[in-house]
Amino acid sequence: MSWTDERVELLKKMWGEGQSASQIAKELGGVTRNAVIGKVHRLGLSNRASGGKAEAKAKPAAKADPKPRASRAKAAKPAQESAAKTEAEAKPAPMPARKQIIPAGQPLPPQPSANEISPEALAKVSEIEKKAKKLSLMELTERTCKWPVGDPATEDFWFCGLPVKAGKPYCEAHVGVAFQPMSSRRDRKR
DNA sequence: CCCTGATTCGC
DNA sequence: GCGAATCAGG
Repeated sequence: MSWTDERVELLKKMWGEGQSASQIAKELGGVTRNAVIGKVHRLGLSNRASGGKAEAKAKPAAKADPKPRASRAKAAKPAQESAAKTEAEAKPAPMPARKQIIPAGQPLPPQPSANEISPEALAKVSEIEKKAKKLSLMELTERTCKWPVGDPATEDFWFCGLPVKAGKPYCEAHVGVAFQPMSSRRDRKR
């Protein structure tokens, strides 16, 4: 596939919407996310904030790091200096000693309710909660959504358990309601 | 492990 | 110009 005008536009559009490269690639079809990213860069819109002010961040990108990529392919990492890992994690640990974080209350931070969250986000949540793995506490892993559902005081309680979204503790949908960008408060024009 | 974008460089 | 391979990170 080649980058036709339309494809490029869809790319721009989606990228502008904050879609991930892989999503865009999937949408376009016939290309990988690498292709998309490469194109994005060539188009010069790698920075999603091109419209607004010139961010005061020049992005030091150039690390002056002479990538010894002799022949790229088998460049082979110089040497894993992993052995030099003698730090031993110097953890200052300013925390004296914590016994229990939550006394007796419910360890449920969010719980959608009075909070006004994007209707769409909520819809998304109820949508995925139907597909939730309904994991128990013990079944949670590093990459399972830890969003609690139901009342912990009853049997009807479980964790989402869907694949988390890169780094976050929750899946895509739950991340959506958990971390609201910031716009709940809308200054109404009086 | 999953995913993200960023970069390089042979093509 | 293109994008796979790779890097770097969450």
